[in-house]
Amino acid sequence: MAVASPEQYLADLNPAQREAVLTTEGPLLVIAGAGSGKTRVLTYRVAHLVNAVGVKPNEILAITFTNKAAAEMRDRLGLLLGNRVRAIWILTFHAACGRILRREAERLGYRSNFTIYDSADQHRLVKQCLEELERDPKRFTPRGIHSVISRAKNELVGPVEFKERVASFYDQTVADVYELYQRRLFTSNAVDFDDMLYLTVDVLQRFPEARQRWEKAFRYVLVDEYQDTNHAQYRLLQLVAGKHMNVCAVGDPDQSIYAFRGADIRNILDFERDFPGTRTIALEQNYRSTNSILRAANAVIENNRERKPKNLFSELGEGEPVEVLEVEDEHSEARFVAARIAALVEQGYSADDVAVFYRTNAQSRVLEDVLVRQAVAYQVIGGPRFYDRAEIKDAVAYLQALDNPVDAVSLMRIANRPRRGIGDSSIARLVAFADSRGISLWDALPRADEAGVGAAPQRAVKQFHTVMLSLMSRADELSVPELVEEVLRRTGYLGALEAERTIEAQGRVENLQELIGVAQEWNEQAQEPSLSGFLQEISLYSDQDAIRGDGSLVTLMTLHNAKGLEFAAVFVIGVEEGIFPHMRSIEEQGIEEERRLCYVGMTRAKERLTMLHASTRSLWGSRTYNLASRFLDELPEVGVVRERLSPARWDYGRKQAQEVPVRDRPALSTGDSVKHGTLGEGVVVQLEPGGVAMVRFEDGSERRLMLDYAPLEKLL
DNA sequence: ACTCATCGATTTTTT
DNA sequence: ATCGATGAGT
Repeated sequence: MAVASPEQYLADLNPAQREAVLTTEGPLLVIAGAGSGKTRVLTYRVAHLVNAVGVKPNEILAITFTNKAAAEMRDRLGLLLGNRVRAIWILTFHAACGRILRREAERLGYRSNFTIYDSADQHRLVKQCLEELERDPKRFTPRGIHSVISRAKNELVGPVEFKERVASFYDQTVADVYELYQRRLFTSNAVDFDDMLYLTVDVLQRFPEARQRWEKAFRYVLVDEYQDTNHAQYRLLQLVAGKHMNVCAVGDPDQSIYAFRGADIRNILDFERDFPGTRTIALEQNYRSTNSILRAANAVIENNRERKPKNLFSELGEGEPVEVLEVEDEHSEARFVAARIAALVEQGYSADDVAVFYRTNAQSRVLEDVLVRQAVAYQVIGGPRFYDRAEIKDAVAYLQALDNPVDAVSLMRIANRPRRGIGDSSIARLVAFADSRGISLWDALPRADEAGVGAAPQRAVKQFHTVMLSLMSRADELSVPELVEEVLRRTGYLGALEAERTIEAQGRVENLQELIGVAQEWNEQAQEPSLSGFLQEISLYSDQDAIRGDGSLVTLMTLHNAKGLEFAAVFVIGVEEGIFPHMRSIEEQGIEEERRLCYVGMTRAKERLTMLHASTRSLWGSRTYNLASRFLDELPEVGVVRERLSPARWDYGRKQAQEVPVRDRPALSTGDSVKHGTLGEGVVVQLEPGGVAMVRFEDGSERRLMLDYAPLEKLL
């Protein structure tokens, strides 16, 4: 078992880091500049608490924002503490709240097996409430209404208080929807993501016994990325750490980029005021980037007015200058980046060392086309997610309905999936009937006749009800993975997919098999496997890091997704006024956050940083002419080279352009088997105009390929 | 109940 | 340009 001694790990730290680890008592604010070894401080601090201070692992609560960050911290701590990490609460805000709420839900009238609604469920429910209240859907979009409700919850404003504060006609509608929405959640024994925080704060505030239990439980609390906390999270922290006041917040105000989703930068700026007696430590030595890169990033961020001064320094030498390049349009931009990546790889960089960042997802499109054409293997981070796929959501909705039958949103989702002849009108009748009798939708099912459902659908409803009942009775005896299989078979879901006999359906079947695999894995490692437990865990799980292609891939992602990562070589594309900073943020006074986003992007680079802007690009079907971003004007003279690339130099950095030679376009039709030079064998799923084919490969990935360029061979 | 056409919006995202 | 949602038509 690996157990580090204090001498060992303290020697790895610089004086500021060491102080942050050793200051265990009282509130502590660690301002951790980019690349300053923040994760190291956090993990060593926890290890120190356990090893040297003698704190019990289960008295420590370490909070992160993402599951990925939590998993990473757990891994790193495992190296220092061995199996004692298992007892430490290393969780996301939502997972921690989930665990607290499961214990306390009954005080609020919820049962502990509550269902967690994700954003799609929330959206559906808001829409349903709007329809019920008969508001003009043109004026009141579910999306808009929901975002106001969500913001209110993040500010800990409940439906009643919201109603009192209504200041406009629009808000009046929001207030009505909010109230109904919350009532619907409650009767479905369901909570949304925002409720997890809101209700946890609520229960801790209203029930002193609950508060005492939890504030006693956590002697030491640590929060990562504190600059991204919203008001509810801030309040939660106060409640949970209120007794011992051993709160350690780690963050960097310069990397606050989530104000748009409720993060309140004042939380970190006012930490010292909110937690009296705070010790503040700044980590300013950067261990990641060269001085050229750091100087450039510092120069940009210095232009923010609402900011505490800070100066990062590095001992990694001057390095290569930062490049600022102007190109003709988005196509030359993409070609340049592709050519340069190839050149870097020739120089010995691995493709995983390289990343391309952009402000909006739409910008990846052109780049992907070129990368495919030039046979550069890449991965895009932030595409559609496993748990958001329709078939996965259906399967999970089945499980949720079995576990918590009063969950109306899940029930409505699966009622006609696979198609069994229960149409929208039948559902509407059942819902109306349930409402009028004050019973749940589930209890209305056996009374479809009373609800006025037609004869044929009535039989379908009855059969659906019977299947669900029989699955429920099996739910206890079967393990979760077995239950998933049983559900898919008995409901005819799998059968319907198989009957489709299409490539897409086959892909869905594979995804469902993967879900069973996830359930199996979970079943083996869970301490007390139960259906509720499984559901609560996967409701809070996203697979950001789950899909890791083997082989060496260049990474493409938005600047937001880049936070917390590092790459030897970074390209930032589209650094233009209107794109980055984005038009919307210029209009809405969000420049400082955009500048922080720029700072985040730049500080991801270890050795090479290249920022590009195009003189012209097509946007929404028409041509636009953009000036270079103001952020580029803010760069220093020293350590930065600027160049305008003429079209003739697209192949810059390579002896010769190495485009795959154009050859005859293979005559393909949907369903043909093909072989790709690097991606392996696959099947043509769809042909698009312009000589583009969508191909699904053996590993399950789908790619859009240009037939003129892709090294595709038709298999007979 | 399903397909096709039209309209509209279109930053960023985790849980 | 393009995706998604909505509404009309088969």
